[in-house]
Amino acid sequence: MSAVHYVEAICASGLSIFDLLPKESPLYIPTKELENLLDEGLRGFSTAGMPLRTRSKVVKSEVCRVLGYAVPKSFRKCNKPHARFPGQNFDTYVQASDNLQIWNEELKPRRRYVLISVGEAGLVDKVKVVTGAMLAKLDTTGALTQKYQARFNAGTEALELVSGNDTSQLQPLIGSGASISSSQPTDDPEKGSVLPIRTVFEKLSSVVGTSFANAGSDQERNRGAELHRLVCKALAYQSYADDGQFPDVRHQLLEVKLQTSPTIDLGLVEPSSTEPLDLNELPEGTVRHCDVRYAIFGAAANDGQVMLTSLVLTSGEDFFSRFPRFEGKVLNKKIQIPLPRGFFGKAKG
DNA sequence: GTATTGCCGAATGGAAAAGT
DNA sequence: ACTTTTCCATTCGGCAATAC
Repeated sequence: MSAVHYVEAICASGLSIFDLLPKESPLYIPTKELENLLDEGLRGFSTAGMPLRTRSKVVKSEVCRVLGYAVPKSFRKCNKPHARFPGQNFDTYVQASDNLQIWNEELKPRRRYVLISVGEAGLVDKVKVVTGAMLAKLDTTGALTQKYQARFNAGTEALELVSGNDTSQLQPLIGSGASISSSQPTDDPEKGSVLPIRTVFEKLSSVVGTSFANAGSDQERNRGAELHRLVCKALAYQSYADDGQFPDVRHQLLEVKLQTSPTIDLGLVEPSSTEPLDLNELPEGTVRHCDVRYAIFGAAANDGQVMLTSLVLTSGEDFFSRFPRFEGKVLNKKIQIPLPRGFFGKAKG
């Protein structure tokens, strides 16, 4: 029985991708045939210039056509415990790189994972279909990466100090910041090195209204680094340094965010958390995550420039009173599976 | 023995689709 | 219109392998 037979049968059945198939259904396409159909049907399909989510949707639509299904108005999310294509029990991932990421779900051993490789010109290269059981072998650590998110809105004031005072736990460290000129921004805080939140607010206020060159839409991290540099300068550090650790300006217990979109990505740390911050020099528990100060800069990107338009400064403790936490899943988790070299078989030719 | 490069695991982040 | 989840590229730190 040729693979095309399945497509004709699915088409004739009038079923949608969301309709579950009974056990042993003749419409259920075995994994190998599924791979053949999709590889032949999608190869050469162009996704050039599309944003990621758009690309994903357009490719899913094409998958429907290739398999003989009607293209649904939307591809439902949150339809756990089912796959995105429940009837055929598969998910699709369109990959230009080798980092396969699966959010908020375990690998399901019986589910199929349709992995679609796109090349440099945005054309589909190759489609591989594997089971969750096969992918599980590539997941060597089982580690989950997690992040919190919150909603950003700039508010009405260009300059807004949410927390008038630092948390009481921080008071022993607060001082005039005499050591700033001789310290690195990445050094641990010392007694007396940490400026009061009001002083930080005054010093950072001058940064609002300035702008810098936009490194480009695919260089987001560099934009954040430029703001980080401006912040270090405004706080009178001699140098700019960033070691990627939390918080950004560790010596001031200050986290800096650049917002040109409405989602604040908080990463691993929940600002209101009373977990201790890991510091070398001070006893554990001296500083907690909620004692850290957050400088959230609103910005607009246009004409190749990033213009800083607003600043909100808050303690971690007060963070969620100003920026609502995403309350859906609250904490999002993913596994990341590096696809091995040659996974798509391009190397062999 | 030291410096550089490569690799791997994991984290970070923007922003569009889907949901309400 | 507004909220939340999804999507996946990119980047970083740490370590191993290789070059000097």
